[in-house]
Amino acid sequence: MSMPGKPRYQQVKELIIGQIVSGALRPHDRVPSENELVGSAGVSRMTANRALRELTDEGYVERVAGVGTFVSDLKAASHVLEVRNIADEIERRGHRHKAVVLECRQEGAEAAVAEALQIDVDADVFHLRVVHHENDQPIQLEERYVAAAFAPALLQQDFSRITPSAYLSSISPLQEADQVVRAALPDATVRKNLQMRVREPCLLVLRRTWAHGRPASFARLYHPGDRFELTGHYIPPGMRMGVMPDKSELR
Amino acid sequence: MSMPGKPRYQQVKELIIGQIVSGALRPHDRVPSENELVGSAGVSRMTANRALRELTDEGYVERVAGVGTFVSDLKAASHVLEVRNIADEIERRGHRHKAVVLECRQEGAEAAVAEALQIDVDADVFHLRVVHHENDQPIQLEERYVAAAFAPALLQQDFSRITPSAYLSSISPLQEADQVVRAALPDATVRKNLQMRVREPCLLVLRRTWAHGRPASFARLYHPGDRFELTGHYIPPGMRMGVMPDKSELR
DNA sequence: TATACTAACCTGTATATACAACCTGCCGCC
DNA sequence: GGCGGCAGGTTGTATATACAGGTTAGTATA
Repeated sequence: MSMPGKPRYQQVKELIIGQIVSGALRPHDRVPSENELVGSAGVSRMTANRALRELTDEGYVERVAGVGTFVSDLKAASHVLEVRNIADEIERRGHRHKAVVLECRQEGAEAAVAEALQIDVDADVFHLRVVHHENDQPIQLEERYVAAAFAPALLQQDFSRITPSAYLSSISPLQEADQVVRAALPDATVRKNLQMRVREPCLLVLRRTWAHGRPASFARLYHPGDRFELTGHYIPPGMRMGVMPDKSELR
Repeated sequence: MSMPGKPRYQQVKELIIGQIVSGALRPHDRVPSENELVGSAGVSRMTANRALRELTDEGYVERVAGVGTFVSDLKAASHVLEVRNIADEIERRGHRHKAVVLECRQEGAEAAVAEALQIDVDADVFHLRVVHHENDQPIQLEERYVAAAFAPALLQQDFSRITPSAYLSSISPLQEADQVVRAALPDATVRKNLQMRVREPCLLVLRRTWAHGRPASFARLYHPGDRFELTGHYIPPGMRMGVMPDKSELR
């Protein structure tokens, strides 16, 4: 059972990852304990420990001392982005979310979109325009472009019930994302859709998500400056044992 | 040398992280080898190995078999919050940084500042106002308040040579930070100092840094909307082998 | 001088062992 | 039946030891 070149702890990791992605191990299922791996995988307990510990760091499994190791619920992935799903965010504040779909159609990619998605100009893309409301007040205009090849059934979805972001991460796990945050004056259309006062600036987030090593979607997210802010919290990696500050007083 | 509650590998990690963020260890500097840590930190080689290996995973250091362990170079600019020093950021772009100190004095904390720093109203704080330039163009107005007890010698510093942020992390390692990003219209003073066009919005970052479990400083960072943007990048754990997207195309 | 070798040091991995802390379920006692 | 305690399994950490493989510098050799 020795594949030369690959460390044994890595082989154990890939064994378990394989069982997770193939469905043989489902979320909340019990993963073999360290001592069981000593027998079944033929490694020492320390090696099994390292494999399971790294799988924990990478989010595949969760461990409870005295109980065992269990497959993680994979949906935590998108949670780490600075702005998660706007609907979840609103509900987390105990408020009511509503989405109004302005546009949902297929079209040819314009130059800026084609460049962001790394496809040809005029290639097929789905174009979505959705206004998200928090307690009936518009708070985000989402203008999203999705490469048609990536989500063939996208036009059949009801985006007043599921957000585009949630749908996309349901059909393929989010792998990477990059984004840019700017302050800008909205054009007339944006200002009207968000019911913004004149001269009120907006917080503009340009975000691109990646799947399978290729750009999957590109979104422009417009937020009214007087009703929306981005919050963030930073703990240097490796210092995560500290106290959580209460950011409610940041004014 | 045993702090109860914290594992020894974690203590070793924080020892080294502290030396990195405080500047005692600079990029490309050599980090003590595993065997040296056996002597200096009083741990076994396996424990030192775990500490250094995790620091590698977290991006603090790089290791070369047969040679040694060295402080990493480019760790900034991915997470929005990791943009902690505007001067480094500007130099990383190959541009010229200049800082102009508008104000540097001690005063009594006003209500908002006192709340953010968790001190009494009218307690002693240092108040800094610095304009940062990139290639002679103003790009950030930093209005910073520091609890006087935290940095007694602050007024003696020359903040046209070292940024307040760099000075603060030199006297105590930055432990945590939280921030809020907003889009807002600047008042006349801000607009004038940043040489902004009328009606140009600004990107406002409110940031609070923590040290020793207490708020150390509170800053309002104003940026001209047409000259500044925040970038961020997210890769889920375990996907580190993926391709880095080129965010230059995000428009 | 040029080459080959070697010693010393480094990281990377693997194992056996040990102890602590935690949780669960069972068994015996009241 | 109810309760306490204990046994056994599990994770978490720490250590000593061992060997493999990479790099460097200095030395011996041709």
